[in-house]
Amino acid sequence: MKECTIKHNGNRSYSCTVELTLQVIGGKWKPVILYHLSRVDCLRFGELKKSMPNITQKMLTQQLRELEQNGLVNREVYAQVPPKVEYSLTTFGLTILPVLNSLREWGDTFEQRLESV
Amino acid sequence: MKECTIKHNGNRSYSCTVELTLQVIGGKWKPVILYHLSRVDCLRFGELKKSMPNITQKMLTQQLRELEQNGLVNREVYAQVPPKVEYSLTTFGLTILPVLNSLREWGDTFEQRLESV
DNA sequence: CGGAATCCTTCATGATACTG
DNA sequence: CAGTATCATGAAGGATTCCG
Repeated sequence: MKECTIKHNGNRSYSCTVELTLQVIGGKWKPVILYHLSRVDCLRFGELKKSMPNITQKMLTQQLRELEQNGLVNREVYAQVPPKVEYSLTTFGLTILPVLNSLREWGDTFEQRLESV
Repeated sequence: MKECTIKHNGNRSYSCTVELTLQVIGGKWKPVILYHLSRVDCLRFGELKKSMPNITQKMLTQQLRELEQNGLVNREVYAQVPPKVEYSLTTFGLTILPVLNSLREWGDTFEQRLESV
């Protein structure tokens, strides 16, 4: 048993790097966004929105901005009218996929336990 | 690109099992609780609380109850005065540890990126 | 089309006091 | 010692409107 020290990094604070990871990929939408981006080269904003019918425009924009700031997602703006913006995973963003798989596999097992009751 | 369907399981809803996992181990305290429980055979409530100086009694109780309901944590009450309650990981609870390690390792890498700026 | 801005609701978390 | 109960607060998420 040891005391927890709390690290501060910019405006972020966490007591272990597990929490740090959860801050980057956690929340209601980020895992799904990353999942969709992982299945294709890139997606336009509208395409991403269509594949997540329940997300609001505000949340999608906000979550994409955070993923971009953390270096997982690339945002490419085409200078044209009407606007066209494409999102894709960065090289670093690809490294989160095994982690998501790990989460998904455990979730599958847990789901089976739920349904076997 | 495919539409998301939303699954409902009891009072829980999720569009993929990644979210399901995050519902079980996410939040501000659960990863840390699981970490501490993984380092020893079992811990009394007070010991756990001492190792997490910033958690309130209410949150610790609440999070432990949820982990217990989801089958990750075992709660053993000794019929004595003053009360003694010991918490430990269940066999199923042990299966979450590789997932937490995966999260921690990625978090370590991400932390290095943060600090190399 | 892909946003930004504003306001509002809900939920997670916290502070405090009390108890068998 | 290991809780419960109650009230308060802040952050996350959502609805709506407007814009280049």
